[in-house]
Amino acid sequence: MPKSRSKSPVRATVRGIADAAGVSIGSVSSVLNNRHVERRISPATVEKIRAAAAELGYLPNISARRLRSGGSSKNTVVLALITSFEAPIPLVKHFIAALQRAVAAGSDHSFSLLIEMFPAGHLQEMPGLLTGDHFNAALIMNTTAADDAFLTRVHLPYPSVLVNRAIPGYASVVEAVTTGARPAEILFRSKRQRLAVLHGSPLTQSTRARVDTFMQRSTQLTGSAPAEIVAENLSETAGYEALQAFLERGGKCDGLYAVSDALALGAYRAIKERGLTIPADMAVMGVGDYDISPFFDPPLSCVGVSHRELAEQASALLLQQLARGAEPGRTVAVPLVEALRASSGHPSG
Amino acid sequence: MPKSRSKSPVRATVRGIADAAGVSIGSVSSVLNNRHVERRISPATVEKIRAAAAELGYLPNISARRLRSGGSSKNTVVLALITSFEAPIPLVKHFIAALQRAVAAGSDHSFSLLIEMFPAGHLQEMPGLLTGDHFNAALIMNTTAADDAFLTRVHLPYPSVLVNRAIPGYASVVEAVTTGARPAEILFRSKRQRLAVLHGSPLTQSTRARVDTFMQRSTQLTGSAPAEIVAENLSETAGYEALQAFLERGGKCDGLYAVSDALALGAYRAIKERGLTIPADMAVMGVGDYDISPFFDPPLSCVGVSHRELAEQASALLLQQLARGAEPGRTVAVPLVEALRASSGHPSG
DNA sequence: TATAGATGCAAAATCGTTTTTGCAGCAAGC
DNA sequence: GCTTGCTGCAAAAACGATTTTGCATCTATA
Repeated sequence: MPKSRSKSPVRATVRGIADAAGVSIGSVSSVLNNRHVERRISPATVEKIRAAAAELGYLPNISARRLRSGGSSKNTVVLALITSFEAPIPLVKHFIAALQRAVAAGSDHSFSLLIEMFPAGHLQEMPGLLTGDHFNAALIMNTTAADDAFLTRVHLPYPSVLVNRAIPGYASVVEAVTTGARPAEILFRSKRQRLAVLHGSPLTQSTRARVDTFMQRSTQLTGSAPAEIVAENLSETAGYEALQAFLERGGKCDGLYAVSDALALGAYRAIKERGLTIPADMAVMGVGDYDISPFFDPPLSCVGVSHRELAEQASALLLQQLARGAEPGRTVAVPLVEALRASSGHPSG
Repeated sequence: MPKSRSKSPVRATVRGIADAAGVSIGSVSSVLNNRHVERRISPATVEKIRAAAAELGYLPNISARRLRSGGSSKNTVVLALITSFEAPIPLVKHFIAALQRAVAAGSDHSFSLLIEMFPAGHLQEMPGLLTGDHFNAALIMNTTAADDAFLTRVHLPYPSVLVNRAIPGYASVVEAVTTGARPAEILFRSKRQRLAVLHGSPLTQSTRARVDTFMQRSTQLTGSAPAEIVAENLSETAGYEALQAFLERGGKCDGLYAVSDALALGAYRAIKERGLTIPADMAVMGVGDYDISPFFDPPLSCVGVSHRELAEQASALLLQQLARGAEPGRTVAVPLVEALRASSGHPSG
């Protein structure tokens, strides 16, 4: 008689199946892994076990499996990429790729990459975040102000790196804080006087910095504050609608700074539909180094960090922390790159 | 005296630390989790343990942790998104989002999402793929022909769904196989006679189907085979260079079908630089439902599956398999959607 | 009719961790 | 001098799975 423990609700574990079928857990495991031939389990028993497993809807516990038959993957380090659902798409992809590259290059451990997404503002409800039960280290991005406030209060019991957020006690990788100043200078140098900034809502720490520094520097240079055009979110459509509304209500502007490329693309359409020409009537500056910027018509001038660089640095920082143990909250600033193209009146390239 | 087992290389586990510090594993665990106050560990012992842990470079084994202190996350089902590094960006993001949505809607389990990337053609080297050690179910996408051949030979011991690949024995979600026929018809109906198709290299199962059906239908309609323009990969730049080369060597074409939106965007630039007008001189058709297509100048006409729909269906199919146990390789075809815009001479919308 | 081998399965060991329990040793109070 | 209570830690139990070991029972051979 196999030893059984009668728990009232039979759970879908090997023990549950074993109890249901009246056999031992060893036999169940053998059958479930199709080892029943070499383990000499009789056809009748195989059938009983299969029936019980199907009946209970058995799903193996991956943690238990890895723990036991880990082999080389026993030392597996779990890296998490934590981001809100609202994340800009290309960034996430860069980070996945960068982590995988860094990991492939490194070390004696094997790594696996976990994606955890949370609704913006609800980071604190993420299971395992505070206990460290789910991963060995985390890259955290696209947090809202509420999430940042939460992170300020707590201490994460594992290495972590924030992307584009500076919070005391955390290591982070950020774009230069004056990202907005350069576009102001570039637009001013190409003789624009009535500047405007187009951004989404709500503002994150880093887009707020872009907007603020753009406003400051613009005011310094032109003597008057730029118009602030607020889109509903970060999509092309939102950018289109916001700029269309601005132009329709008589807004004037000959130099536009859009804080994301999707917003810029939407703005292009509104500008052209209005019969205006880029850059003659309105120069446009964007952010970042998206693949598609050079293919805008006309090609979009950008100032921003290289996403690839940002991702590389963040991954490297994370793996360093993992290797050397906790390094005190180090902040790495990723330098800006400029690509001046036709949209700001420069020779296209 | 704490019980110790002398293994020659002291591994970085609680036992290793315990041996190194001359204490029991329970004490080590308490200190590592900052429970030493309530567990009444003396400061001297705490220090010894911390030193040993730092010395050994301890990293907790996540599987063991989850197994032990699983609580609500004990029943966690691990879903894997398996894709080659070369995957189109937006698709990956759609799948992540769709899985998360499906999971949030569902059931008594909690899920976690694992991303596994493999170099194109090397799927078979992925650890855990054949043993089922790493996940409970998998969504597999962006495989090459070599990967498909491998999948044909093996049987995966867990539910899985292929995206845009039909392989006997597997459940899959695919776009309609005649995706290429519609663009041919649309171009022909807008009076184009010299058609061409622009695609990347190497061809996957689904892009091959697009190209083939486009060629067939075009030949039927126009009486001659379309030109085949091959780009080096799927990037904007590759599309630009390929089309530029085609035009420079005197290639003629008044109706172009580009099998990805990035290729189409690159093609736009080559066409415009050549002094040609879209759609007057050359009509252009793209694939899919990328957010940016309506914002091309002129807006790009597309025929393809909705990525969101594709992702939804695949996630749903996967979770169904998980719930109901193995359903025989069911293939779901996702219907085509058409967005006819100015690039094919239709009124923009 | 002993005996050797095959058959079918239960029991135990193990993976790395956390938590609970138990138990010495010591100080304080009567 | 004897209980009482605290301190500090070791030992054991548990999480869910896989693999190894061992032991009855049957079958075939001499």
